[in-house]
Amino acid sequence: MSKRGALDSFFKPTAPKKPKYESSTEKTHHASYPFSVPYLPSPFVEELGMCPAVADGTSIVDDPKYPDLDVVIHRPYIPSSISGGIFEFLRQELFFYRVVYQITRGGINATVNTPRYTTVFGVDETSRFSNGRLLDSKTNRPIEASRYKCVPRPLPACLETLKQIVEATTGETFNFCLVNYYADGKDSISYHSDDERFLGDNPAIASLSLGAKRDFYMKHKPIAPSANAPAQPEPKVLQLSLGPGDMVLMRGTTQKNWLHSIPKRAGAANAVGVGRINITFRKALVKAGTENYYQYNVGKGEVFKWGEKEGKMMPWSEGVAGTEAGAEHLDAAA
DNA sequence: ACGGATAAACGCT
DNA sequence: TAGCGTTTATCCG
Repeated sequence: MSKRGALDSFFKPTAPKKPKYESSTEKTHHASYPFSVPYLPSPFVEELGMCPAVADGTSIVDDPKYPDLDVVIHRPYIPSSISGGIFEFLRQELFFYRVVYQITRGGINATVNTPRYTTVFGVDETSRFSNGRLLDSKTNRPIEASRYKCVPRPLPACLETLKQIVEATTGETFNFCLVNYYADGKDSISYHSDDERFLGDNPAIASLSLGAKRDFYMKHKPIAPSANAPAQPEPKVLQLSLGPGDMVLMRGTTQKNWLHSIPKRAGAANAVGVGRINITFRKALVKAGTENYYQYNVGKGEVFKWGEKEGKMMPWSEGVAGTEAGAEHLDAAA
């Protein structure tokens, strides 16, 4: 029991707030986290047990209209009864970053402001977490201190839960979880491939969408004109609209041959406050993957946390009150 | 892999 | 449906 006296109790404004979702009191703590992260509420976990199998998704593979593409699309994957609640939960409970970094383009330095909020958890295959400590995957001994310049973070239990569900569905295994928050239609990611060497040759990447619906475009990489077959027409763009609970599994030769993007969008449907969370699971094979992901998804910048009152991501710092302000409608089963 | 410039496409009246 | 403001796609530094 608390040591609170009568006076304190008297001045305490009101009875305890009603929780927005039945949150467990259990949280994942780790020295690398700015604050601890609650477990996924158990009603969500139970419902997630009934997610579809890969076979239930729509496959696009060996399709002459989309050469070299290999994707499976589930619309939705997470049932609509809980996708809204899981979105609210993650937006509220995770910490995010707005990474700024320097690149050299055309010989000159440029500053890039990542146009979305990001956060990342995981470590490549050369290491694994055991009770929050990093061990060498082969020897099971603690890793040497010099192994990483960054500080790898274990997945919090709530994301570990989602990872396990997605692994069971896809038959893949993952060791990284990247989370993006697109606050509105101005947040985006331009065309790119997840074709880094550290993911291996034909990486499988599972991508979960939560919250606002956004366009997701995929287009074939430019086909190099060769001597005997000049100027091929590019295959047409595959335009998907990803809504809450949808999942896209990209695998095989997809990353080698295709680009994907979440383009900027104007209009009321993408107004401020209409946020989307994207969670991708992937497997980094070597150290370079760990360094890369922490550099570009955590960086050195300030921490952001969802401000319920403000309705947007707010700078967070240790000991600053106000981040507990509660929403009411979180078990919004719709 | 960003964002400003620009041209093309869209969509409302 | 021409006209025009808005949105989108592409180029490029």
